[in-house]
This record gives sequence, C-alpha cells and structure tokens, in this order.
Amino acid sequence: MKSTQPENNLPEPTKAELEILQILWEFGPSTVRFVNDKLNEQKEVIYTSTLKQMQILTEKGILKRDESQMKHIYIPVEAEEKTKVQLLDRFVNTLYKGSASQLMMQLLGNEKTSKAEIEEIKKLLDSMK
Amino acid sequence: MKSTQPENNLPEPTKAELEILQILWEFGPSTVRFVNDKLNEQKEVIYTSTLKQMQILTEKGILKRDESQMKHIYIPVEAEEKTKVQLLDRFVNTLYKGSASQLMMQLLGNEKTSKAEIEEIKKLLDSMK
DNA sequence: TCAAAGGTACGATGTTTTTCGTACGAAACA
DNA sequence: TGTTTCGTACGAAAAACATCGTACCTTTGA
Repeated sequence: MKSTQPENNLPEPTKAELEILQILWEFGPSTVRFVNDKLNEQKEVIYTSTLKQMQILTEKGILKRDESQMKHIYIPVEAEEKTKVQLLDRFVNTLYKGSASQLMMQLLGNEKTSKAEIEEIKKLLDSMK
Repeated sequence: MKSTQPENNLPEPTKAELEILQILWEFGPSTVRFVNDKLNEQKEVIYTSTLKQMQILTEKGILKRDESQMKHIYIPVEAEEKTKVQLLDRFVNTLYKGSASQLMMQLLGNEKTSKAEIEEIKKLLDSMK
C-alpha cells in the first residue's frame, strides 16, 4: 500500500534547524540563550549562529516568537507530532515508495531492534484493533 | 529500546546522490546516459550534471564503475538493503532517539497508512515468531 | 550616570552541495 | 577522411546551508 504525496505546507527544516526544533520540543518555548546553551552541551556553537538560525526558522514560519520582552521567546508553530509525521511520510515516500510495511520489515529485520521492542510493537498492533 | 549508533563506513549520500542511487537499485548497473534519462522523467537535468554526480559518488566510494568500455557502467558498492538500513537507523536515531516502536506508532497513527497495510504488518510480525 | 553585560539585527564569509560550460577524445557514418 | 555525434574530465559558477563578526540598543548595578 502506498501513502499519498505529503502536503507540505511548511518548508522542510534543515539539519541544523532540526537540532534547534528538538530542543524546543523537549523543553518548550525558550530563549535563544537557552537553546544555545543546550546546543553547546553537544557541540560548540557561537551564540549569534544560533540566533541567526532561529531567526531564519521564524522567517520560514517554522517558529514564531513572543517579542513582548527583550528576550524573545521562540515557539514551534506546528506540534512536534505533526512535523515528525511529515518528515516520516517524506522519508517513507522517498526511500520505500510509500510502503510503510516495507519500512517495517527493515526495522524488524535489523538486529538492532530488540525482541522486547518487537513484542511492544505487536502489543501495539493488537491494541489498536 | 534504543538502537546503537550506526557504523557508517561510507559517507552518507546527499539528496541528489540518493536519486541516482535509487535508479541504479531499481534498474541495475547503468550508464550515465540511462540514469540521466530516467532522472529527466522526473525533472530537467543536464547530462553533465548527472555525470558529475556519479563521478563524485565514485570518488566517495559509494559507486564503482566498469571502465572497460567507453560507456562506463556504474554499480552501487553496497547493496540497496544495507544502505537503506543505515539511513533508516540514522533517521530513527535523530528523530525518535532510536526507538523503533515510537516510529511505528507514528506510522500506524498516520491515517495515510491503510488498514490493509496494518494487516500486512501484523502478519509479518506473527510470521517472524 | 556610566560602564559592563547581555540582548537583537544583519551583512559577510565559509562550506557543502548542485549545476553547468568547455575542452577534448573516441566512435559512427556519409 | 572529415564531420557529426556521443562519451568523459574537470574547473568554475550557482545555490543552499551554516557560521560568524560587528553594530547598536537595553538592562543592570557599582
């Protein structure tokens, strides 16, 4: 079975942009300072680089921000779920021609996916009728 | 459950490179001309652009080629499966912190994934014990 | 009050990825 | 044999993406 073409209202986030989005998803609306600090736990980034990225994200409409304070607060426009679903859908389409079950097979065939995880997935399937 | 970090022996293919790889996977070892024609069924690309990409892919070790004829024949070094597994693993890691079941849930929650597909997946799981 | 600290804006530079133009050699064929 | 066609090689331009430096404004506190 194939899924249809994704309706991408918003442009796809780039790699660097995704890193920022993930922090906002995890910790909620944040300032540039906060995001930059979090980023620096993983790798060295200059403050203004992060600022610039977040400004770009805002231009693109992926983030919005509260400017009522001097320290602007940035907020993802779309919910985490929605964005991830879009990315996933796109991934399935380009790599598996939209076949979710094919992707599954690979996931399950991968020895890195543990038995416990497989059981979990099975339960999930049963529970959803 | 989390999967481990992917062992990426080869550099990751870029977007344009992936498009080429997919054609080679689908149709087997091919000439630049053939690949370029296929690409042009999707979008306009100049011959030498495709050539260049395939040369780069070869430099990177992602493709190898048979130069015994004037029309070189390009061949993916790694099997389709292996490359896709790597990409998938990476995808799961960056977006779902390695949790395959989380990814699954999203796949199943997606209304674009049909009932038939879900059934298919279920059968798959049963069959694999 | 004024200097230091910390914030935004934004152009410029650096890097990576993609596309393309030109040169040139081999094959096809009139 | 010469000219047209089709191939590769490869540098360079273009585009996309990421990083950074500087200017300048606001807040803080000595």
